[in-house]
Amino acid sequence: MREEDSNWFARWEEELPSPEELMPLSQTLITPDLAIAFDIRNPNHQQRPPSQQAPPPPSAAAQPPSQPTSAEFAADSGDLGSGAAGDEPARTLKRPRLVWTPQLHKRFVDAVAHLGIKNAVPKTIMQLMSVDGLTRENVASHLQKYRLYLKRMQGLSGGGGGGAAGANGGAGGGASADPATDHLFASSPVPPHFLHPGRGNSEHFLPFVPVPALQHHHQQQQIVAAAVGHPHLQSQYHRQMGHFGSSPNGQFEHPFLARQTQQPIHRIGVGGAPPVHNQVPNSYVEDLESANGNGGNGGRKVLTLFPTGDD
DNA sequence: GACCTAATAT
DNA sequence: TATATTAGGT
Repeated sequence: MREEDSNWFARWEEELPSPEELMPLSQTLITPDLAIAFDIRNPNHQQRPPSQQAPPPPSAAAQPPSQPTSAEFAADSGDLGSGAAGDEPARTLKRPRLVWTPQLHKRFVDAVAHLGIKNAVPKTIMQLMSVDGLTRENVASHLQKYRLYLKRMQGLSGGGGGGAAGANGGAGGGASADPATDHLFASSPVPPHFLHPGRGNSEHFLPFVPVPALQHHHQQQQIVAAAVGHPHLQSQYHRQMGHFGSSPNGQFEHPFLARQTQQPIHRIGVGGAPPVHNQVPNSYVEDLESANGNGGNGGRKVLTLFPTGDD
């Protein structure tokens, strides 16, 4: 169905969050106070291409919440002070595991859809997603699982009706592939052509959408995806090409409002750092071993940056 | 080196 | 359980 395809193509970007909607995701994870308290430096100071002027340092005092300066990384588990990783905390540090929230996954799906299955390889996807801190491995791992999911979906898609857009919350239906396992994948609609790769004229409706062309606006935004050990080690390239288009229709709402955690962070007691009891933006939630599903869970620390709830 | 799949580890 | 990592191959 060409119509459907072009329809999809015409609408794909509508589903993308507009910059404004993206904002909550790109809010800095560390309040200025926190940053100061822990001597965390703004990644804006990273090395950048020679033609770029380093932006002025943020007035550490008061940052209007409406100005999503740049995304930051949250500090990692508590071994900041102890040389668990050795004196050279550098390269061998382990990042906290990434949590694929529905929002993040949606971005992933959008990227894959945008690229077309053909070009959707980890590296490309990663770049397209332009999520700060996201690694190729992260994407590769997720992609692997996602492919398996798609395969299963195809399998039970069967020849019949072909109504692939189930998208239900799991219980009840019974047509789900593996309801127990992939809630995440079910949270984002699977583009139609994902499921029907072969037949007919399937190849790429996206001849070549030069995404970078959208860079006109100097409005750069980053989304923090992962919590990384030592923020200042973050030498990620400064990725951008954040927003793809404008969408009058916001699917993104305010994912965080519901997640009000009055729990201030309680860790990282680095050398008598002042207890920052500031009103932390509810844009991130820290989940320390909140998964208690099974016994025998070692001290697993996970940073949940995006709401894990539905969207 | 990037990629893929499967298996295994955390 | 969800991710990460590794192995072995293209």
